Amino acid sequence: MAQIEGAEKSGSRAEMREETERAILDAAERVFAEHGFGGATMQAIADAARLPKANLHYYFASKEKLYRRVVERIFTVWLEAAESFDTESGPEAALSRYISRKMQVSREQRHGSKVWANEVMHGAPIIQDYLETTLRDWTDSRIGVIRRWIDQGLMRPVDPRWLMYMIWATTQHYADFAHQIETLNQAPLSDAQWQDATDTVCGILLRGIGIDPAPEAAFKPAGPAA
Amino acid sequence: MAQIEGAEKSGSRAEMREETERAILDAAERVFAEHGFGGATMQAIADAARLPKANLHYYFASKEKLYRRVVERIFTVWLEAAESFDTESGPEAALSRYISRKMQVSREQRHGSKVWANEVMHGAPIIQDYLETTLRDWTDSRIGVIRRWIDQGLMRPVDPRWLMYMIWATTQHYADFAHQIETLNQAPLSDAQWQDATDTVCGILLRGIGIDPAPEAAFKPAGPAA
DNA sequence: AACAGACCTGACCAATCAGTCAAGGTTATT
DNA sequence: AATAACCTTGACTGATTGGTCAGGTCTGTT
Repeated sequence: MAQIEGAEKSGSRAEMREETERAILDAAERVFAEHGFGGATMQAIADAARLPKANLHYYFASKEKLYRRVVERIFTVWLEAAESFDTESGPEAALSRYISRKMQVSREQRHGSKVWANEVMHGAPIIQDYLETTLRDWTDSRIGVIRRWIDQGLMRPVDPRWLMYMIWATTQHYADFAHQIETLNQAPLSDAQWQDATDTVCGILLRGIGIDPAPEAAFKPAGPAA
Repeated sequence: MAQIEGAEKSGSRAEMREETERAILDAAERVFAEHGFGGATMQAIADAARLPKANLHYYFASKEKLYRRVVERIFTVWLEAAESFDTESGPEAALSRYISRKMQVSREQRHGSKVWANEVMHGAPIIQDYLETTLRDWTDSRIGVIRRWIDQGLMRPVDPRWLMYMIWATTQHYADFAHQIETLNQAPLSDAQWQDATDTVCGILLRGIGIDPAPEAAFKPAGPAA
């Protein structure tokens, strides 16, 4: 009687399980982003996932464990979006590409960004360990890269931490404060507006650290790669 | 038997009422910032204000009304911090001073900033009207000022909105993500670090819009005014 | 076909929470 | 001193929530 929804056809047991878990995580991400951990109810998540509430507890033992999985998933995306940071050689290409990808994540993973922001804002009660290990290591490594650029005279000397925070803040703002931006804009941002915002952020940040960006500096999604 | 706490001595009825209300608002701000609207309980707020819960409901009819008052209070501070924005004549002085004040608010009103961020992130269910009226008007007016600066050739032409969002994002990040910053820093930021972060933000943003800042551009709290 | 194990779910708790209330205390006014 | 208005509070309540569970269904295996 169930199983009518178009989503899950058939597949191996393991595949279906994975699909259901992903559906629940997607639903949970939306609900947690909209209402916060305390404001979200398992019933609302169940409704969003089109499952009876008891079924949720079959896949995820508790609300907190479900939440943890959601936050962990975001965290991964969030770090991966930065991977291109150190595949480029100089600050101009590396930073403009990193910023562009983070802006893209803000546009496409709005809910995830919000859940992450929420978690950190409330003191990271669930994922504090991630902050102290993975994030710290990652950050230290990128700080080292920036420091080397400075030593090589490729950019103005600024404390790399403040620069990183500026990039994080500016790009994530477009996800976390999307509602405010859209209210002021009287509409969601268009493709052109996203591109313009990205170009402006890149331009200001690069010039701000003493790099006069080439016209094509702000990475465009479908541009020539190599 | 109550009234032992050092806070409220005696005063006129109206004075004491105001004092109690402020104490409740302060406590509510902390609790809402830490747990979000849904996660905060009236009992926790009452405890933080050192009052029995029933007393809260004597001063504030409902949790939602109390929350609204908290958000409104923040909103006011947040706009006032920007007032100096248009008391200066050129972009260099105006922006660097605005940024410095916003950084200061982030440091001193961390809880308030978080509550505001929370509210907007969840779609501004309580103060949507403020966004559409007061904030929009305020923003439009500042955008006009920036546009005039651009027309006068005082700064590089960038869409004023993206610039405003950059300033908001960067400065508020130090409040909303204070926990993350402090974790990475292994300690709260020192006075010197706050000053350095402020200088860096000012420097990058000003240079980013084509202004080579004078050494004293980043406004220092106790610096010579006129 | 028969069996086992995975999956599903309606109905049900115990706990928690926002909000109420009635009774008692305090202060200002006359 | 009497009165009225304001303030305080412990005890209570109805509603909601996270989580449980027994009994059912479906799927793959022998």
